[in-house]
Amino acid sequence: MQSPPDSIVAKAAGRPRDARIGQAVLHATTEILEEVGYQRLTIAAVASRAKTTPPAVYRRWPTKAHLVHEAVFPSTSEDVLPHYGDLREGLRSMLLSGVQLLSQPSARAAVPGLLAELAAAPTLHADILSRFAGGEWAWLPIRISQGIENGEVRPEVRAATLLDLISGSAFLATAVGPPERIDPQWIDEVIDLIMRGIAPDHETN
Amino acid sequence: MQSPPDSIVAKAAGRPRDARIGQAVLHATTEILEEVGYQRLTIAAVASRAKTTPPAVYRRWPTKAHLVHEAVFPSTSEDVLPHYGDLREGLRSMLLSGVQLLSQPSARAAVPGLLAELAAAPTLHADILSRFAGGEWAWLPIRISQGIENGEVRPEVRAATLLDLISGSAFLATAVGPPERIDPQWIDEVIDLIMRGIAPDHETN
Amino acid sequence: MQSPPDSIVAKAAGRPRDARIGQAVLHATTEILEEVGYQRLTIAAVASRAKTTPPAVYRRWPTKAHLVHEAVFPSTSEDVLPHYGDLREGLRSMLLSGVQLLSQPSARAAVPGLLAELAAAPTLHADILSRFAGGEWAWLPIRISQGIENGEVRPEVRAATLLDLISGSAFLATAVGPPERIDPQWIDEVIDLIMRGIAPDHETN
Amino acid sequence: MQSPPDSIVAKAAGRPRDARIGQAVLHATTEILEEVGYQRLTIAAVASRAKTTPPAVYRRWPTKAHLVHEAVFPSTSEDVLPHYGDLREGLRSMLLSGVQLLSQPSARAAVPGLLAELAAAPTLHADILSRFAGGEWAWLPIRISQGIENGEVRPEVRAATLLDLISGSAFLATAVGPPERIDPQWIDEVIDLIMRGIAPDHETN
DNA sequence: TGATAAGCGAGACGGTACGTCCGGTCTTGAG
DNA sequence: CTCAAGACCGGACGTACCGTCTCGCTTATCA
Repeated sequence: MQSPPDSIVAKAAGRPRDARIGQAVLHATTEILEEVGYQRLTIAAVASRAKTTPPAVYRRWPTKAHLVHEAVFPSTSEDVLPHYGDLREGLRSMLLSGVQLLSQPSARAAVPGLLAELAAAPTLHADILSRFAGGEWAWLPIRISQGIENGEVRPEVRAATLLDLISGSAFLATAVGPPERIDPQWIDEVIDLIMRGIAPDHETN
Repeated sequence: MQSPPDSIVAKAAGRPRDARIGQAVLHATTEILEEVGYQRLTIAAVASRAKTTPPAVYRRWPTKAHLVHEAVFPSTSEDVLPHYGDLREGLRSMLLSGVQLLSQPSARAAVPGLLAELAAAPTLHADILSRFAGGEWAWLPIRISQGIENGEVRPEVRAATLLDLISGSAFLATAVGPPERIDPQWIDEVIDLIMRGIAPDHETN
Repeated sequence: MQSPPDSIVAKAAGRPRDARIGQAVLHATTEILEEVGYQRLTIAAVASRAKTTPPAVYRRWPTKAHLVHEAVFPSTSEDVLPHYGDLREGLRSMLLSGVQLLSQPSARAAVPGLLAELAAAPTLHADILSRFAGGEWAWLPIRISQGIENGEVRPEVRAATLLDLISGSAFLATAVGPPERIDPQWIDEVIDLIMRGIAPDHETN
Repeated sequence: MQSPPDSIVAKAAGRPRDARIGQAVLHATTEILEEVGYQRLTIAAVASRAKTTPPAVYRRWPTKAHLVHEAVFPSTSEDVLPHYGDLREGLRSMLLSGVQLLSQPSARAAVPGLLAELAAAPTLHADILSRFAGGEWAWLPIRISQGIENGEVRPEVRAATLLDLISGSAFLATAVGPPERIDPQWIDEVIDLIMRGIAPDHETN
């Protein structure tokens, strides 16, 4: 997250970091998150569980929020290449991946806390939000304007509003209530409703 | 919120509470909330601003979350009588009131924090969620089944899913990004999309 | 201590005080004093032990100090008539009665506390100090000037200084160290020293 | 007062204490003592005046009594080497230094309170009493037995009793009544009386 | 005889002060 | 420059308890 040790040029004087510590800390973080939640998670507890010390953690992540964020949403950058194909399938994939991401136990524990910190210190904004739906947020506006051109989508539809609906419902559905609520039927229903909502008149998807 | 002790019979032994303290505390709470946010709000600071002391606050609200909740969402119970009339207008009113409620500065500051506490200590669940959209949450399923009967709504539409979409987008739109994003056009757009989404085939609203 | 109900004139409208409460409170006070000391004695504890309530106590004594003072040094006004006879016997009697008064367990527990309150709020000064050695404080200056006249005492001796020595040693001897330290021999020794100290030159008592 | 931990060898792991905090706290303590007295002095107030916090104070002194004691009677250990010379001058110096020590405003404010705590929790006994007259308490018995040998002092005189008289009068004179009472004449008078009191018969000092 | 006034027990309130937890930082000594 | 150990600083906490107040009742005196 910080000081990606520019492996090419400088030699990073002094003792190199023990890579196992970073791994152990991230692992300990998700564990503790699921056990006690975001608020009660402390750096000291994480360090202790990872068999290291707080300063070693602070050297790697400046903030509890940064640590939790990386632990829960690793920068896998496995950003599935956005498919420019079928609109319905694209939207479904967006919603599904969002819901899956937010449904993991550690994410359920972390997201409200992260959101709260984000509200108080908007510095994290960029870092955190940028990954929330991976590269698919970039795909959406492109595909929508495409759809408007070829008559799949009403011209009035704005991608940003659509994103609010999709992300908002994904967030709400995972954040409140039991996770069982979210099943394939729920996904189908939402996508169906949205597809009908954005379709031009006299056309039935 | 607590101890309106059967106002008819018993007389509540002991010195009665100074009603002005409760008022002052609630007022101070919203002020401080807007100034420093949920996380940095402390009971001591609230008490001090209200010219009283922490114990007086703790006597009234067991938790910072309870205090903030009551300060931001007072139990006005001015639950506007849900109108059983026009569906579009009903939905718009729901969304609008939700957005307005969540757009107040104090609510913007409070909601993520409350949500985080709620995730960690689900005791508040009932208390807090129950009021989020007032009596309108009760109105929705009734009106939807009505709509299904008279052909306004597709039979597959479930009120719960609809609620996820409406609440979720309202929450997301107010929680992230600047409040200016939410304007009448945004409301119209969302309602339009939803109305089209729930309408039966071959019918254009 | 307060409101000596001027038994002659007014009849004190309203319900009269329950005399047993006052007694019980005083008794409870000395008990608790010996058990836990002045600082840890609370009005609530006293009231509870006396089977009554704090307000009933506060109605009688405005302050813990007043209560303790009256409990430990009752205004017996059994002020033994000061004898104007033998000087040595008079001084011995003064020292002895002082030491005995201050040696009671309750007094040992109370005096330092009272002294401390007295230092902080000199209002009690008059009330408390006035009784410390009963009427004998009045006797001393008279008997000393008498002694100077008849050659028992050096003319330079001032009664106030003598009082400092006698009271001071009595206080110190009882306040610090175990009570066993103070025995007849100690008394004799102090009196002997003082008698020699105040005697005129070339005279051996 | 505590933990000057074997200043020779070990280096005390962990972050060292900020020495300025200790100084500032002691200074604030004497100030507040003179302003409001012992009882109303609060650790929190001291900490605040010293621009630090209660925990920092509690780390250094376990009790208000310990703190006040060190603030008022610093362990200067400037224990003036006891002079084995002139008896009268030695006693005068004892009395004078005691009176001066106890006459400082902060000492006048502190002593009764300390005494009261000491009565309730005799743990402090050793700590506090030990310094009350510095090394001179050790000098007295030695010099007295010397004096008995060389005929300056009656053989019956015990140093402990003498100490009661000297300390007791010093304490009483400073503790009650205005400080102006204690002037050189008072000192002379007391010393004169004591010197005559301990002298052998037929000898005039 | 009824009105007045004060004392009483019960119990909660308002507020001071407390002592502690703990989050994040810093120092030391070694690698 | 990193690591581990460990103490320190200070923000915030939640509570114990003190003295007060309110209540409803009781007990005397006074009109």
